[in-house]
Amino acid sequence: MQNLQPNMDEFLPLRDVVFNTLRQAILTGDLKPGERLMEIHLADKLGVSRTPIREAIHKLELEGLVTIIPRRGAEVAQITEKSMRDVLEVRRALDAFCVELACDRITEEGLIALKKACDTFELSVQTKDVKKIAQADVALHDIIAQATNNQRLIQLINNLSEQMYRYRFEYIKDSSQHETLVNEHRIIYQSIVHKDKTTGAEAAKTHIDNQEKAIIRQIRLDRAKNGMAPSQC
Amino acid sequence: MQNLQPNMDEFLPLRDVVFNTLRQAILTGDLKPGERLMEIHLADKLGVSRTPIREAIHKLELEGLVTIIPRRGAEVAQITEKSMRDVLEVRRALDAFCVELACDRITEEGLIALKKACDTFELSVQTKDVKKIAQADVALHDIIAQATNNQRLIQLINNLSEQMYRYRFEYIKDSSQHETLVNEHRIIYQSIVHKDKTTGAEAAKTHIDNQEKAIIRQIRLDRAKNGMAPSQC
DNA sequence: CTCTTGTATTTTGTATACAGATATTAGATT
DNA sequence: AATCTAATATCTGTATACAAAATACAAGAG
Repeated sequence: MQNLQPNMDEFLPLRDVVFNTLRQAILTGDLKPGERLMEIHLADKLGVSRTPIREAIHKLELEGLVTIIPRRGAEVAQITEKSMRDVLEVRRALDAFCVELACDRITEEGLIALKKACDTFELSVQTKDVKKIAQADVALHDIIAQATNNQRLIQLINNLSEQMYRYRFEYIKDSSQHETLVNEHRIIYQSIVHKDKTTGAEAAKTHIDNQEKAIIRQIRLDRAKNGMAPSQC
Repeated sequence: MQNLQPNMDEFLPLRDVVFNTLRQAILTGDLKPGERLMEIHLADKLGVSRTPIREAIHKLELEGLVTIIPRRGAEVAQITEKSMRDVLEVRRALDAFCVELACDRITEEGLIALKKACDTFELSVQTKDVKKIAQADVALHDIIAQATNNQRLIQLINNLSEQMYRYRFEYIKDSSQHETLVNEHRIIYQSIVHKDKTTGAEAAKTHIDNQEKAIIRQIRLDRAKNGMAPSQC
Protein backbone atom coordinates (compact mmCIF):
# COMPACT_ATOMS: atom_id res chain seq x y z
CA MET A 1 0.00 0.00 0.00
CA GLN A 2 1.33 3.41 -0.84
CA ASN A 3 -0.42 6.68 -1.61
CA LEU A 4 -4.05 6.48 -0.79
CA GLN A 5 -5.43 9.94 -0.73
CA PRO A 6 -9.13 10.27 -0.06
CA ASN A 7 -11.32 11.32 -2.93
CA MET A 8 -12.89 14.47 -1.58
CA ASP A 9 -14.59 15.22 -4.90
CA GLU A 10 -18.14 14.97 -3.76
CA PHE A 11 -19.67 15.94 -0.48
CA LEU A 12 -20.27 12.55 1.01
CA PRO A 13 -20.20 11.32 4.58
CA LEU A 14 -16.61 10.52 5.48
CA ARG A 15 -17.44 6.86 5.91
CA ASP A 16 -18.43 6.68 2.26
CA VAL A 17 -15.35 8.55 1.15
CA VAL A 18 -13.22 6.12 3.13
CA PHE A 19 -15.23 3.19 1.82
CA ASN A 20 -14.70 4.20 -1.79
CA THR A 21 -11.03 4.89 -1.21
CA LEU A 22 -10.38 1.52 0.40
CA ARG A 23 -12.56 -0.31 -2.11
CA GLN A 24 -10.63 1.18 -4.97
CA ALA A 25 -7.34 0.35 -3.29
CA ILE A 26 -8.37 -3.28 -2.88
CA LEU A 27 -9.77 -3.70 -6.38
CA THR A 28 -6.71 -2.19 -8.04
CA GLY A 29 -4.47 -4.37 -5.93
CA ASP A 30 -2.94 -1.45 -4.11
CA LEU A 31 -3.99 -3.21 -0.93
CA LYS A 32 -3.10 -6.84 -1.35
CA PRO A 33 -4.99 -9.89 -0.09
CA GLY A 34 -4.00 -10.70 3.47
CA GLU A 35 -2.78 -7.18 4.18
CA ARG A 36 -4.02 -6.02 7.55
CA LEU A 37 -6.26 -2.99 7.81
CA MET A 38 -5.41 -1.26 11.07
CA GLU A 39 -7.76 1.44 12.13
CA ILE A 40 -5.39 3.97 13.66
CA HIS A 41 -2.94 3.51 10.84
CA LEU A 42 -5.57 4.12 8.18
CA ALA A 43 -7.07 6.95 10.20
CA ASP A 44 -3.73 8.75 10.26
CA LYS A 45 -3.09 8.05 6.60
CA LEU A 46 -6.46 9.41 5.52
CA GLY A 47 -6.56 12.19 8.06
CA VAL A 48 -9.80 11.17 9.73
CA SER A 49 -10.69 9.52 13.01
CA ARG A 50 -11.18 5.83 13.61
CA THR A 51 -14.97 6.00 13.48
CA PRO A 52 -15.45 6.44 9.73
CA ILE A 53 -12.66 3.94 9.11
CA ARG A 54 -14.46 1.32 11.19
CA GLU A 55 -17.73 1.92 9.42
CA ALA A 56 -16.09 1.68 6.01
CA ILE A 57 -14.32 -1.56 6.96
CA HIS A 58 -17.55 -3.13 8.13
CA LYS A 59 -19.23 -2.15 4.89
CA LEU A 60 -16.37 -3.72 2.96
CA GLU A 61 -16.79 -6.91 4.94
CA LEU A 62 -20.41 -7.20 3.88
CA GLU A 63 -19.30 -6.70 0.29
CA GLY A 64 -16.89 -9.57 0.74
CA LEU A 65 -13.74 -7.57 0.11
CA VAL A 66 -12.53 -7.67 3.69
CA THR A 67 -12.42 -10.32 6.39
CA ILE A 68 -12.91 -9.32 10.00
CA ILE A 69 -11.46 -11.52 12.71
CA PRO A 70 -13.06 -10.61 16.06
CA ARG A 71 -10.75 -8.92 18.52
CA ARG A 72 -7.98 -9.10 15.99
CA GLY A 73 -8.97 -6.77 13.21
CA ALA A 74 -9.61 -6.70 9.51
CA GLU A 75 -7.60 -7.78 6.53
CA VAL A 76 -8.09 -7.72 2.80
CA ALA A 77 -10.01 -10.87 1.90
CA GLN A 78 -7.94 -13.71 0.56
CA ILE A 79 -9.14 -14.95 -2.77
CA THR A 80 -8.98 -18.70 -2.90
CA GLU A 81 -9.60 -20.68 -6.02
CA LYS A 82 -12.65 -22.22 -4.39
CA SER A 83 -14.18 -18.89 -3.37
CA MET A 84 -13.67 -17.53 -6.86
CA ARG A 85 -15.22 -20.63 -8.41
CA ASP A 86 -18.21 -20.17 -6.12
CA VAL A 87 -18.60 -16.56 -7.17
CA LEU A 88 -18.28 -17.42 -10.83
CA GLU A 89 -20.74 -20.27 -10.59
CA VAL A 90 -23.41 -17.99 -9.19
CA ARG A 91 -22.55 -15.28 -11.62
CA ARG A 92 -22.83 -17.67 -14.55
CA ALA A 93 -26.35 -18.55 -13.50
CA LEU A 94 -27.38 -14.96 -12.84
CA ASP A 95 -25.84 -13.58 -16.01
CA ALA A 96 -27.65 -16.15 -18.09
CA PHE A 97 -30.88 -15.34 -16.27
CA CYS A 98 -30.19 -11.68 -16.86
CA VAL A 99 -29.95 -12.13 -20.61
CA GLU A 100 -33.18 -14.14 -20.62
CA LEU A 101 -34.99 -11.37 -18.79
CA ALA A 102 -33.44 -8.77 -21.04
CA CYS A 103 -34.88 -10.60 -24.06
CA ASP A 104 -38.34 -10.09 -22.64
CA ARG A 105 -38.00 -6.64 -21.19
CA ILE A 106 -35.48 -4.54 -23.02
CA THR A 107 -36.92 -1.30 -24.37
CA GLU A 108 -36.37 0.29 -27.75
CA GLU A 109 -33.91 2.74 -26.19
CA GLY A 110 -32.22 -0.09 -24.34
CA LEU A 111 -31.58 -1.89 -27.60
CA ILE A 112 -30.12 1.23 -29.15
CA ALA A 113 -27.87 1.76 -26.13
CA LEU A 114 -26.82 -1.88 -26.26
CA LYS A 115 -25.91 -1.62 -29.94
CA LYS A 116 -23.88 1.47 -29.19
CA ALA A 117 -22.14 -0.22 -26.26
CA CYS A 118 -21.23 -3.17 -28.50
CA ASP A 119 -19.71 -0.85 -31.08
CA THR A 120 -17.88 1.12 -28.42
CA PHE A 121 -16.47 -2.10 -27.07
CA GLU A 122 -15.20 -3.18 -30.47
CA LEU A 123 -13.53 0.17 -30.97
CA SER A 124 -11.97 0.09 -27.52
CA VAL A 125 -10.54 -3.34 -28.25
CA GLN A 126 -8.74 -1.89 -31.25
CA THR A 127 -7.08 0.73 -29.06
CA LYS A 128 -5.57 -2.03 -26.90
CA ASP A 129 -6.10 0.30 -23.94
CA VAL A 130 -6.80 -2.13 -21.10
CA LYS A 131 -8.53 0.43 -18.94
CA LYS A 132 -10.76 1.56 -21.76
CA ILE A 133 -11.68 -2.01 -22.68
CA ALA A 134 -12.60 -2.89 -19.10
CA GLN A 135 -14.74 0.21 -18.88
CA ALA A 136 -16.55 -0.55 -22.13
CA ASP A 137 -17.15 -4.11 -20.98
CA VAL A 138 -18.67 -2.96 -17.69
CA ALA A 139 -20.86 -0.46 -19.54
CA LEU A 140 -22.17 -3.13 -21.88
CA HIS A 141 -23.04 -5.58 -19.15
CA ASP A 142 -24.58 -2.80 -17.15
CA ILE A 143 -27.03 -2.05 -19.95
CA ILE A 144 -28.11 -5.68 -20.05
CA ALA A 145 -28.55 -5.73 -16.29
CA GLN A 146 -30.54 -2.50 -16.35
CA ALA A 147 -32.78 -3.97 -19.01
CA THR A 148 -34.07 -6.54 -16.54
CA ASN A 149 -35.60 -3.72 -14.52
CA ASN A 150 -34.90 -5.78 -11.40
CA GLN A 151 -33.02 -3.68 -8.88
CA ARG A 152 -32.11 -6.58 -6.66
CA LEU A 153 -30.68 -8.55 -9.55
CA ILE A 154 -28.68 -5.55 -10.71
CA GLN A 155 -27.27 -5.08 -7.24
CA LEU A 156 -26.31 -8.74 -6.87
CA ILE A 157 -24.59 -8.90 -10.22
CA ASN A 158 -22.67 -5.73 -9.45
CA ASN A 159 -21.47 -7.20 -6.21
CA LEU A 160 -20.44 -10.47 -7.80
CA SER A 161 -18.65 -8.67 -10.61
CA GLU A 162 -16.76 -6.66 -8.07
CA GLN A 163 -15.13 -9.80 -6.76
CA MET A 164 -13.65 -10.38 -10.19
CA TYR A 165 -12.37 -6.88 -10.81
CA ARG A 166 -9.19 -7.66 -8.98
CA TYR A 167 -8.34 -10.06 -11.81
CA ARG A 168 -10.10 -8.36 -14.64
CA PHE A 169 -7.10 -6.40 -15.79
CA GLU A 170 -4.92 -9.46 -16.04
CA TYR A 171 -7.63 -11.12 -18.04
CA ILE A 172 -8.13 -8.29 -20.46
CA LYS A 173 -4.41 -7.80 -20.97
CA ASP A 174 -4.32 -11.15 -22.75
CA SER A 175 -5.12 -9.74 -26.18
CA SER A 176 -5.36 -13.19 -27.74
CA GLN A 177 -8.81 -13.38 -26.14
CA HIS A 178 -10.02 -10.08 -27.54
CA GLU A 179 -11.53 -11.54 -30.69
CA THR A 180 -13.41 -14.11 -28.60
CA LEU A 181 -14.75 -11.38 -26.34
CA VAL A 182 -16.03 -9.33 -29.24
CA ASN A 183 -17.71 -12.38 -30.75
CA GLU A 184 -19.38 -13.37 -27.53
CA HIS A 185 -20.74 -9.87 -27.09
CA ARG A 186 -22.05 -9.93 -30.64
CA ILE A 187 -23.85 -13.20 -30.05
CA ILE A 188 -25.40 -11.93 -26.85
CA TYR A 189 -26.49 -8.75 -28.56
CA GLN A 190 -28.01 -10.59 -31.50
CA SER A 191 -29.82 -13.01 -29.18
CA ILE A 192 -31.42 -10.15 -27.32
CA VAL A 193 -32.43 -8.47 -30.57
CA HIS A 194 -34.09 -11.67 -31.78
CA LYS A 195 -35.39 -12.50 -28.33
CA ASP A 196 -33.63 -15.84 -28.53
CA LYS A 197 -33.31 -16.67 -24.85
CA THR A 198 -31.64 -20.06 -25.27
CA THR A 199 -28.78 -18.83 -27.42
CA GLY A 200 -28.37 -15.70 -25.34
CA ALA A 201 -28.20 -17.55 -22.05
CA GLU A 202 -25.76 -20.05 -23.52
CA ALA A 203 -23.52 -17.28 -24.79
CA ALA A 204 -23.58 -15.54 -21.42
CA LYS A 205 -22.46 -18.77 -19.77
CA THR A 206 -19.65 -19.28 -22.26
CA HIS A 207 -18.62 -15.70 -21.67
CA ILE A 208 -18.18 -16.41 -17.96
CA ASP A 209 -16.53 -19.76 -18.64
CA ASN A 210 -13.82 -18.06 -20.63
CA GLN A 211 -13.24 -15.48 -17.93
CA GLU A 212 -13.14 -18.24 -15.35
CA LYS A 213 -10.34 -20.00 -17.16
CA ALA A 214 -8.23 -16.85 -17.29
CA ILE A 215 -8.95 -15.86 -13.69
CA ILE A 216 -8.21 -19.29 -12.25
CA ARG A 217 -4.97 -19.40 -14.18
CA GLN A 218 -4.05 -16.02 -12.71
CA ILE A 219 -4.92 -17.11 -9.17
CA ARG A 220 -2.69 -20.15 -9.49
CA LEU A 221 0.10 -17.98 -10.82
CA ASP A 222 -0.27 -15.55 -7.94
CA ARG A 223 -0.29 -18.34 -5.42
CA ALA A 224 2.81 -19.92 -6.85
CA LYS A 225 4.54 -16.55 -6.68
CA ASN A 226 3.45 -15.90 -3.11
CA GLY A 227 4.34 -19.43 -2.15
CA MET A 228 7.95 -18.78 -3.07
CA ALA A 229 8.13 -15.37 -1.43
CA PRO A 230 5.73 -15.44 1.51
CA SER A 231 6.89 -12.06 2.81
CA GLN A 232 4.86 -9.30 1.29
CA CYS A 233 5.62 -6.08 3.16
CA MET B 1 -42.32 -1.47 18.81
CA GLN B 2 -42.58 -2.71 22.35
CA ASN B 3 -40.37 -4.99 24.36
CA LEU B 4 -37.06 -5.55 22.76
CA GLN B 5 -34.74 -7.05 25.24
CA PRO B 6 -31.29 -7.98 24.02
CA ASN B 7 -30.42 -11.62 23.76
CA MET B 8 -27.36 -11.84 25.97
CA ASP B 9 -27.18 -15.64 25.63
CA GLU B 10 -23.87 -15.92 23.90
CA PHE B 11 -20.73 -13.91 24.33
CA LEU B 12 -20.72 -11.94 21.14
CA PRO B 13 -19.57 -8.43 20.38
CA LEU B 14 -22.33 -6.05 21.37
CA ARG B 15 -22.81 -4.96 17.78
CA ASP B 16 -23.78 -8.51 16.87
CA VAL B 17 -26.11 -8.84 19.83
CA VAL B 18 -27.78 -5.60 18.80
CA PHE B 19 -27.83 -6.69 15.18
CA ASN B 20 -29.58 -9.95 16.01
CA THR B 21 -32.02 -8.22 18.32
CA LEU B 22 -33.03 -5.63 15.76
CA ARG B 23 -33.09 -8.15 12.93
CA GLN B 24 -35.44 -10.36 14.88
CA ALA B 25 -37.62 -7.39 15.76
CA ILE B 26 -37.91 -6.43 12.10
CA LEU B 27 -38.55 -9.94 10.81
CA THR B 28 -41.25 -10.64 13.35
CA GLY B 29 -42.87 -7.32 12.59
CA ASP B 30 -42.21 -5.95 16.03
CA LEU B 31 -40.52 -3.05 14.29
CA LYS B 32 -42.77 -2.05 11.43
CA PRO B 33 -41.77 -0.82 7.95
CA GLY B 34 -41.19 2.91 7.97
CA GLU B 35 -40.57 3.02 11.71
CA ARG B 36 -37.56 5.18 12.48
CA LEU B 37 -34.56 3.72 14.23
CA MET B 38 -33.11 6.43 16.43
CA GLU B 39 -29.73 5.73 17.88
CA ILE B 40 -30.01 7.27 21.34
CA HIS B 41 -33.46 5.86 21.76
CA LEU B 42 -32.35 2.33 20.91
CA ALA B 43 -29.17 2.74 22.92
CA ASP B 44 -31.19 3.59 26.01
CA LYS B 45 -33.66 0.80 25.36
CA LEU B 46 -30.94 -1.83 24.96
CA GLY B 47 -28.66 -0.40 27.62
CA VAL B 48 -25.63 0.10 25.40
CA SER B 49 -23.97 3.09 23.83
CA ARG B 50 -24.66 4.47 20.38
CA THR B 51 -21.60 2.89 18.79
CA PRO B 52 -22.79 -0.72 18.63
CA ILE B 53 -26.25 0.50 17.61
CA ARG B 54 -24.80 2.38 14.68
CA GLU B 55 -22.75 -0.59 13.57
CA ALA B 56 -25.74 -2.90 13.81
CA ILE B 57 -27.90 -0.52 11.81
CA HIS B 58 -25.32 -0.28 9.06
CA LYS B 59 -25.12 -4.04 8.89
CA LEU B 60 -28.89 -4.20 8.62
CA GLU B 61 -28.79 -1.73 5.77
CA LEU B 62 -26.44 -3.97 3.82
CA GLU B 63 -28.85 -6.85 4.42
CA GLY B 64 -31.62 -4.74 2.99
CA LEU B 65 -33.73 -4.65 6.13
CA VAL B 66 -33.09 -1.00 6.88
CA THR B 67 -32.88 2.16 4.81
CA ILE B 68 -30.43 4.85 5.81
CA ILE B 69 -31.08 8.41 4.74
CA PRO B 70 -27.90 10.48 5.17
CA ARG B 71 -28.07 13.08 7.91
CA ARG B 72 -31.56 11.92 8.71
CA GLY B 73 -31.20 8.47 10.11
CA ALA B 74 -32.39 4.95 9.56
CA GLU B 75 -35.80 3.41 9.22
CA VAL B 76 -37.13 -0.09 8.74
CA ALA B 77 -37.13 -0.72 4.99
CA GLN B 78 -40.46 -0.36 3.28
CA ILE B 79 -41.52 -3.41 1.37
CA THR B 80 -43.13 -2.49 -1.89
CA GLU B 81 -44.78 -4.96 -4.18
CA LYS B 82 -42.14 -4.24 -6.80
CA SER B 83 -39.21 -4.80 -4.46
CA MET B 84 -40.69 -8.08 -3.28
CA ARG B 85 -41.30 -9.21 -6.86
CA ASP B 86 -37.67 -8.42 -7.63
CA VAL B 87 -36.48 -10.46 -4.67
CA LEU B 88 -38.73 -13.37 -5.56
CA GLU B 89 -37.70 -13.31 -9.19
CA VAL B 90 -34.05 -13.69 -8.27
CA ARG B 91 -34.84 -16.24 -5.65
CA ARG B 92 -36.84 -18.31 -8.11
CA ALA B 93 -33.83 -18.47 -10.41
CA LEU B 94 -31.36 -19.22 -7.64
CA ASP B 95 -33.52 -21.83 -5.94
CA ALA B 96 -33.97 -23.68 -9.21
CA PHE B 97 -30.23 -23.48 -9.81
CA CYS B 98 -29.68 -24.69 -6.29
CA VAL B 99 -31.75 -27.83 -6.86
CA GLU B 100 -29.90 -28.53 -10.09
CA LEU B 101 -26.56 -28.31 -8.33
CA ALA B 102 -27.86 -30.42 -5.48
CA CYS B 103 -28.76 -33.16 -7.97
CA ASP B 104 -25.13 -33.32 -8.99
CA ARG B 105 -23.45 -32.82 -5.67
CA ILE B 106 -25.52 -34.05 -2.79
CA THR B 107 -23.76 -36.63 -0.65
CA GLU B 108 -25.14 -39.84 0.78
CA GLU B 109 -25.49 -38.18 4.19
CA GLY B 110 -27.09 -35.15 2.56
CA LEU B 111 -29.77 -37.34 1.03
CA ILE B 112 -30.47 -38.98 4.35
CA ALA B 113 -30.72 -35.59 6.05
CA LEU B 114 -33.00 -34.37 3.29
CA LYS B 115 -35.31 -37.35 3.68
CA LYS B 116 -35.46 -36.73 7.39
CA ALA B 117 -36.17 -33.03 6.88
CA CYS B 118 -39.02 -33.91 4.53
CA ASP B 119 -40.56 -36.22 7.10
CA THR B 120 -40.08 -33.67 9.86
CA PHE B 121 -41.83 -31.11 7.73
CA GLU B 122 -44.81 -33.36 7.11
CA LEU B 123 -45.09 -34.05 10.80
CA SER B 124 -44.83 -30.36 11.70
CA VAL B 125 -47.61 -29.57 9.24
CA GLN B 126 -49.87 -31.94 11.14
CA THR B 127 -49.24 -30.05 14.38
CA LYS B 128 -50.52 -26.83 12.73
CA ASP B 129 -47.87 -25.01 14.77
CA VAL B 130 -46.92 -22.12 12.48
CA LYS B 131 -43.58 -21.52 14.12
CA LYS B 132 -42.63 -25.18 13.93
CA ILE B 133 -43.67 -25.41 10.28
CA ALA B 134 -41.63 -22.35 9.34
CA GLN B 135 -38.63 -23.78 11.14
CA ALA B 136 -38.92 -27.16 9.41
CA ASP B 137 -39.26 -25.43 6.06
CA VAL B 138 -36.10 -23.39 6.62
CA ALA B 139 -34.22 -26.51 7.71
CA LEU B 140 -35.25 -28.39 4.60
CA HIS B 141 -34.22 -25.65 2.20
CA ASP B 142 -31.02 -25.20 4.12
CA ILE B 143 -30.03 -28.80 3.48
CA ILE B 144 -30.56 -28.34 -0.24
CA ALA B 145 -28.52 -25.16 -0.21
CA GLN B 146 -25.72 -26.80 1.74
CA ALA B 147 -25.68 -29.64 -0.78
CA THR B 148 -24.47 -27.24 -3.46
CA ASN B 149 -21.26 -26.75 -1.50
CA ASN B 150 -21.19 -23.19 -2.79
CA GLN B 151 -20.77 -20.79 0.11
CA ARG B 152 -21.59 -17.72 -1.88
CA LEU B 153 -24.79 -19.23 -3.20
CA ILE B 154 -25.81 -20.30 0.28
CA GLN B 155 -25.22 -16.81 1.60
CA LEU B 156 -27.19 -15.15 -1.19
CA ILE B 157 -30.16 -17.45 -0.81
CA ASN B 158 -30.17 -16.89 2.93
CA ASN B 159 -30.24 -13.17 2.42
CA LEU B 160 -33.01 -13.33 -0.15
CA SER B 161 -35.07 -15.64 2.05
CA GLU B 162 -34.70 -13.22 4.89
CA GLN B 163 -36.57 -10.59 2.92
CA MET B 164 -39.55 -12.91 2.82
CA TYR B 165 -39.58 -13.92 6.45
CA ARG B 166 -41.60 -10.87 7.32
CA TYR B 167 -44.44 -12.42 5.37
CA ARG B 168 -43.68 -16.05 5.88
CA PHE B 169 -45.89 -16.42 8.91
CA GLU B 170 -48.92 -15.01 7.17
CA TYR B 171 -48.25 -17.38 4.32
CA ILE B 172 -47.88 -20.47 6.45
CA LYS B 173 -50.93 -19.63 8.53
CA ASP B 174 -53.06 -20.30 5.47
CA SER B 175 -53.46 -24.00 6.11
CA SER B 176 -55.26 -24.60 2.84
CA GLN B 177 -51.84 -24.45 1.24
CA HIS B 178 -50.26 -27.02 3.52
CA GLU B 179 -51.01 -29.99 1.30
CA THR B 180 -49.49 -28.15 -1.67
CA LEU B 181 -46.36 -27.39 0.31
CA VAL B 182 -45.87 -30.98 1.33
CA ASN B 183 -46.34 -32.16 -2.23
CA GLU B 184 -43.89 -29.68 -3.65
CA HIS B 185 -41.31 -30.71 -1.12
CA ARG B 186 -41.88 -34.34 -2.01
CA ILE B 187 -41.39 -33.64 -5.71
CA ILE B 188 -38.19 -31.72 -5.04
CA TYR B 189 -36.89 -34.48 -2.84
CA GLN B 190 -37.69 -37.18 -5.38
CA SER B 191 -36.09 -35.16 -8.17
CA ILE B 192 -32.88 -34.87 -6.22
CA VAL B 193 -32.90 -38.57 -5.42
CA HIS B 194 -33.30 -39.42 -9.10
CA LYS B 195 -30.98 -36.63 -10.18
CA ASP B 196 -33.76 -35.27 -12.38
CA LYS B 197 -32.66 -31.66 -12.73
CA THR B 198 -35.46 -30.52 -15.00
CA THR B 199 -38.30 -31.67 -12.76
CA GLY B 200 -36.50 -30.49 -9.65
CA ALA B 201 -35.85 -27.00 -11.00
CA GLU B 202 -39.41 -26.75 -12.20
CA ALA B 203 -40.77 -27.77 -8.81
CA ALA B 204 -38.54 -25.25 -7.06
CA LYS B 205 -39.91 -22.52 -9.31
CA THR B 206 -43.50 -23.53 -8.66
CA HIS B 207 -42.73 -23.56 -4.97
CA ILE B 208 -41.66 -19.92 -5.13
CA ASP B 209 -44.56 -19.02 -7.41
CA ASN B 210 -47.01 -20.21 -4.81
CA GLN B 211 -45.29 -18.28 -2.08
CA GLU B 212 -45.23 -15.23 -4.30
CA LYS B 213 -48.98 -15.32 -4.73
CA ALA B 214 -49.56 -15.46 -0.99
CA ILE B 215 -46.97 -12.81 -0.19
CA ILE B 216 -48.19 -10.35 -2.80
CA ARG B 217 -51.75 -10.81 -1.58
CA GLN B 218 -50.57 -10.04 1.93
CA ILE B 219 -48.65 -6.93 0.82
CA ARG B 220 -51.72 -5.59 -0.91
CA LEU B 221 -53.79 -6.27 2.18
CA ASP B 222 -51.27 -4.47 4.38
CA ARG B 223 -51.14 -1.54 2.06
CA ALA B 224 -54.88 -1.21 1.91
CA LYS B 225 -54.94 -1.25 5.69
CA ASN B 226 -52.19 1.35 6.00
CA GLY B 227 -53.75 3.42 3.25
CA MET B 228 -56.91 3.78 5.33
CA ALA B 229 -55.07 4.42 8.57
CA PRO B 230 -51.84 6.20 7.67
CA SER B 231 -50.93 6.79 11.28
CA GLN B 232 -48.92 3.89 12.61
CA CYS B 233 -47.50 4.86 15.97
C1' DC C 1 -55.27 33.63 7.85
C1' DT C 2 -51.18 32.03 5.49
C1' DC C 3 -46.51 32.08 4.50
C1' DT C 4 -41.92 32.91 5.74
C1' DT C 5 -38.13 33.22 8.69
C1' DG C 6 -35.56 32.51 12.81
C1' DT C 7 -34.65 29.86 16.78
C1' DA C 8 -34.62 25.80 19.61
C1' DT C 9 -34.40 20.96 19.73
C1' DT C 10 -33.36 16.69 18.01
C1' DT C 11 -30.35 13.62 15.65
C1' DT C 12 -26.66 12.25 13.08
C1' DG C 13 -21.46 12.52 11.93
C1' DT C 14 -16.99 12.54 13.79
C1' DA C 15 -13.42 12.60 17.29
C1' DT C 16 -11.43 10.87 21.29
C1' DA C 17 -10.79 8.43 25.62
C1' DC C 18 -10.56 4.25 28.17
C1' DA C 19 -10.80 -0.67 29.09
C1' DG C 20 -9.98 -5.29 27.84
C1' DA C 21 -8.02 -8.69 24.78
C1' DT C 22 -4.31 -10.29 21.95
C1' DA C 23 0.18 -10.40 20.15
C1' DT C 24 5.03 -9.66 20.95
C1' DT C 25 9.25 -9.50 23.07
C1' DA C 26 12.52 -9.95 26.65
C1' DG C 27 14.17 -12.39 30.45
C1' DA C 28 14.79 -16.28 33.28
C1' DT C 29 15.21 -21.10 33.92
C1' DT C 30 16.27 -25.71 32.49
C1' DA D 1 20.41 -22.86 23.16
C1' DA D 2 15.58 -23.59 23.63
C1' DT D 3 11.31 -22.95 25.91
C1' DC D 4 8.20 -21.11 29.04
C1' DT D 5 6.51 -17.10 31.44
C1' DA D 6 5.74 -12.46 32.39
C1' DA D 7 5.60 -7.77 31.08
C1' DT D 8 4.70 -4.54 27.56
C1' DA D 9 2.87 -2.75 23.51
C1' DT D 10 -0.70 -2.74 20.18
C1' DC D 11 -5.20 -2.97 18.63
C1' DT D 12 -10.06 -3.54 18.88
C1' DG D 13 -14.63 -2.83 21.40
C1' DT D 14 -17.35 0.44 23.62
C1' DA D 15 -18.64 4.80 25.68
C1' DT D 16 -18.96 9.56 25.52
C1' DA D 17 -18.34 14.35 24.02
C1' DC D 18 -18.81 17.87 20.65
C1' DA D 19 -20.10 19.95 16.23
C1' DA D 20 -22.93 20.39 12.29
C1' DA D 21 -27.05 19.43 9.96
C1' DA D 22 -31.98 18.78 9.78
C1' DT D 23 -36.39 19.28 11.62
C1' DA D 24 -40.12 21.32 14.20
C1' DC D 25 -42.23 25.03 16.12
C1' DA D 26 -43.35 29.68 17.00
C1' DA D 27 -43.55 34.46 16.01
C1' DG D 28 -43.95 38.15 12.86
C1' DA D 29 -44.98 40.08 8.24
C1' DG D 30 -47.84 40.19 4.21
